[in-house]
Amino acid sequence: MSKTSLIQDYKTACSNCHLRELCLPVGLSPDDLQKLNNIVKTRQPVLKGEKLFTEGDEFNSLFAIHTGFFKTSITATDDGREQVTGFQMTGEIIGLDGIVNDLHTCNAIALEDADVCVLPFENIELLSREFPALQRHMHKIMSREIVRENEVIMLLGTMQAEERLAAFLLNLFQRSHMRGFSKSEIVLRMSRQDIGSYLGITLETVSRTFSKFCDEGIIEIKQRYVRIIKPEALKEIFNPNKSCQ
Amino acid sequence: MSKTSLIQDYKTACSNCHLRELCLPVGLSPDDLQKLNNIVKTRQPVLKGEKLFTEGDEFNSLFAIHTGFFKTSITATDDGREQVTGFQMTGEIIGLDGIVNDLHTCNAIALEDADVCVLPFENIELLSREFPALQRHMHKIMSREIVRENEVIMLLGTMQAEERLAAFLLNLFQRSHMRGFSKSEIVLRMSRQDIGSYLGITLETVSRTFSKFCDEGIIEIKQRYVRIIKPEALKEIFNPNKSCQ
DNA sequence: ATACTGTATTGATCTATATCAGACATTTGT
DNA sequence: ACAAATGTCTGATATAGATCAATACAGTAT
Repeated sequence: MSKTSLIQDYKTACSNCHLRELCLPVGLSPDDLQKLNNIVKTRQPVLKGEKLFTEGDEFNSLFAIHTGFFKTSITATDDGREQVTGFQMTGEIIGLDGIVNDLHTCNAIALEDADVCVLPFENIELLSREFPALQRHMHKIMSREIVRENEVIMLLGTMQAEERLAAFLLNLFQRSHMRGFSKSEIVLRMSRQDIGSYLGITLETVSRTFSKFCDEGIIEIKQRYVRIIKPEALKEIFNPNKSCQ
Repeated sequence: MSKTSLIQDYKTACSNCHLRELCLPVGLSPDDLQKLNNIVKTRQPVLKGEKLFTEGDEFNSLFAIHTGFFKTSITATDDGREQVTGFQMTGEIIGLDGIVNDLHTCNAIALEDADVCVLPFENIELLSREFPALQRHMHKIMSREIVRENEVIMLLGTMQAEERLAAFLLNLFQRSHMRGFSKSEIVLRMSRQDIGSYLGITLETVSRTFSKFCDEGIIEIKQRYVRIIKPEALKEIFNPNKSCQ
């Protein structure tokens, strides 16, 4: 039985959204916020496993994740090789890749039932011309994505499997903690396959490395549940012995 | 004897720049172009080997490459591992990484004597509010960088050494050709070390793979001079046997 | 409870690429 | 013109992680 999402559009308000300190409204005055409410047209549900957009889709809007968890990926033109390019959580903006050619160049897939705010890009541009704070914030969001991708490139270009996985865990926990969740416990939303694709290693290596961290008492892991026992040890793996040089 | 760049600022004009179809002025009306001239404050020379900016530098301006060739890189915090994140040629904009935290997060190093147009970011934002075409173009430039980095992530995450090098050559020749240079001949500006860092492989593997392509009659290579003999063969390596699936 | 399906773990083996090392080529400085 | 420094090429060997394969586990349906 395949679930399909209800096309269920309802009014939203940034001004009293619990994510306003993480999402698009950052730094806007109450007045500006009121105007922002008007550009966020609708809230759209996306069920687990569904695609919010796919490579080749026409680009019209950015999306702010209100609830849920997404992965973005691109697929090789020839064979179907998938490369996961990122995992996105609440308050994050997805779809920036679509601006340059008015076409999406990646896939965004919900890893749990989700809700996104639809931000028509025309409206964002219009309002950005009016509000310097929003303009600045949009530029920062795009720049942040560029910097994030630089870090992924660094990870894939220079790091060993253990370093990659340590970096991945630290990043995930940090972002999760910023959203008010536990600093030490998480339930992963993505499969070992997804993690491996993101980190440029196989799912077997992901599994083995998790087990190794577990044997060393750094983490506790049971399937998708992860608890960090020694965060310093993870940081040490990620940033090895700087004291020795 | 270490050469240092002359601080030599001279007036420039986008409106009669030979790069106006590649660079910031794309899509601007003659009127808008006139205004753009006023935000491009100065032209700044950067000698081969010099840094235009470094990780940690304060961010004030974007830079448009007028002449010359750059690499951008980031270095691991602990040891000095360098990861080359891109190679930039004339007409391209660098410094976008600095917007998010008003600090540059990468290094931009000239690989040959260069000249950049300094674009104070405050002015760009001011003018973007006035000219929708410039605003749209800035958004596209940032989005294009996000898409480019996605492709690098794909390359590093899923491709073999031969595929990476084929992709690298095709991309470099294509961009060079767009600037009016030969479709089949190039003199590389970067070392084997730089190429290897960019592609996540060692310089030895770069060298060996070049030699292999040469033995197979796909390219001719003598140190930094490269001629492509069979472009289709390179495309085939980059996009292997789609006909077989 | 039992079978079924997708996901995760663990082990044995293989391989692409790293590492180490030496020869050669090119550029730079004197 | 020569020496030194830097960059490139090629060979021999080592290794991190891939691949292949079998088992175990969790969630859902029968």
